[in-house]
This record gives sequence, C-alpha cells and structure tokens, in this order.
Amino acid sequence: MPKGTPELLKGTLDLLILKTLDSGPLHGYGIARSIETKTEQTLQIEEGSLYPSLYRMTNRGWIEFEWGLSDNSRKIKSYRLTAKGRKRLKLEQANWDRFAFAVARVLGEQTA
Amino acid sequence: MPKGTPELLKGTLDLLILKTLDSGPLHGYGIARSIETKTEQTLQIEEGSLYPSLYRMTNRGWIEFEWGLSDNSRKIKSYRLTAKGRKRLKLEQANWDRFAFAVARVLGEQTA
DNA sequence: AATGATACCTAGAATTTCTATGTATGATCC
DNA sequence: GGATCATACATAGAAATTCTAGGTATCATT
Repeated sequence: MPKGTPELLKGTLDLLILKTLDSGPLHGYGIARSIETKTEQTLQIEEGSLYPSLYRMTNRGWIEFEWGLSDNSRKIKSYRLTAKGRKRLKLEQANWDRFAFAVARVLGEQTA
Repeated sequence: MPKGTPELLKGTLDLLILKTLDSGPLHGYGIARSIETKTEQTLQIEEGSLYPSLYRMTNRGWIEFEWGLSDNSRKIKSYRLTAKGRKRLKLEQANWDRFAFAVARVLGEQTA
C-alpha cells in the first residue's frame, strides 16, 4: 500500500465504473487499473468487488459487453455503457454531489 | 421528503455523529435532528441506524453517556466524545477528505 | 381524550464490499 | 525449458453498515 490504507468504497463503486466507461469501452481489469491510477492508489478496486458489480450492472441493463482481445492478445470482456447506463450515471453523479456537499456541511467546510 | 430522495449514508454515519458531538454533548435524537437541519434534510438519520451506531461507538470507547433531562424535561442519554473518540474523529475526517478527493478525481472535477 | 413530537430501543432484511480462493494464459527471466 | 509474474476472469462466504418496520413511554397541544 503505497499511499496508506486504501479507502473503502462506501457504495460508490458503480458510479466509478460507469464514469470510467463514459470515456469509452474497457474491460473489467482495465477499469480497475484506470481508477487506481487516476486516484494514485487511494481507491483500490478488489476483484471480489469489481466482477460482482459488473455482473449486477449488466443484469440491470446499465452496461453490456462483448468478448474481445486485449492489446496483448488476451481474452477480455469489453464493457460499454448503454443508454440506460448513461442515465444512471447522471443520476448517481448528481446524488454523489449532493451527498458530498451535505457531508462537507456537517464537517464544517465552507463550500459555498 | 422536502428535498428529493434522501441520500444513503455510505458508511459516514459514525463520522457525522462524532463531528456533531465535537461541538458539545448532545443526546441521540438531538444529534439526528442537528445533522438533518445542517444538511437541509439531504441526509436523514434513521433511528434504526442511529441507535445501533451510538451503541457500537460506546462499546468501542469513542463516546460515553450519562442519563439526564432535556430542556423539555424528558429523560435523555447525553453523549460526549472521549479522548479516543476525538482521535477517531480526526482519523475518519482525514480518511473522508482523501476519499472525497479521490472520487472527485475520477469524476473529473478539477479540485487542485 | 386524542394526537403529535420527543426519546429511547430492537429484530431482521437488504446491500455492498471484502477476504480468500480458483483457473488460465501470455510474457519475461534464468 | 521451466519458473515466475502480470493479466484476466470468476465465485463463495464473511463482514459491516444501513434500512425497514416494528415497539414503548412521556410530554405538550388541541
């Protein structure tokens, strides 16, 4: 753990994945690496959280996948957002913003 | 629900309670009302979440209580932070800041 | 006398995330 | 060639928190 104890994901994993897929199709493992890199390992995506989440969101119709090959010729499931997923992303992002703002209020940070 | 669907607490309840008690002793019901007021009902504290949390944190030695009377002469459990609780508050607040910053990074908000 | 707000409590369900595994293959190093 | 590491997928079961849905009691108000 290069940056101290990693943060728990506190129910934001779906949002983080949806947002990552908003930039274009990607496979599960790549999504995890992308989030970790962007946050400099502050957020760590366990595979035991990642794959169940992808499975759930596929079932809910927020994302879909097709089998493909990665750069290094490995079999991958390439995920992408559906229209429903894009709507869901907007909703979850708005919810997060409201939530984070509210918490900041309680913590006494003057955010406005 | 005056302000739309209330946000889930996503593991921040302990932090919110500790922070509220940092301003001085208060009883459970009052803590809940304080958080709801401060956030204009964005965060809603269910009693089924509140009391178990107070119980857990008492057991962990982060808070302690004594029976007392409220302004309107009701029996209350007046909670206050312990030294351990103050340390815990600092830790959880730092963790939250790191976490919120990391999420903002993924969401593409330029916070630095 | 009834109602609503205050104030406490608990059981059980739901959900998410984590820990701990397992499998398989491509790439690298000796 | 063989070992090892990173990539890539997956699942079972545990752990933790929060929610739903009840319950009790008292004070104040209508």
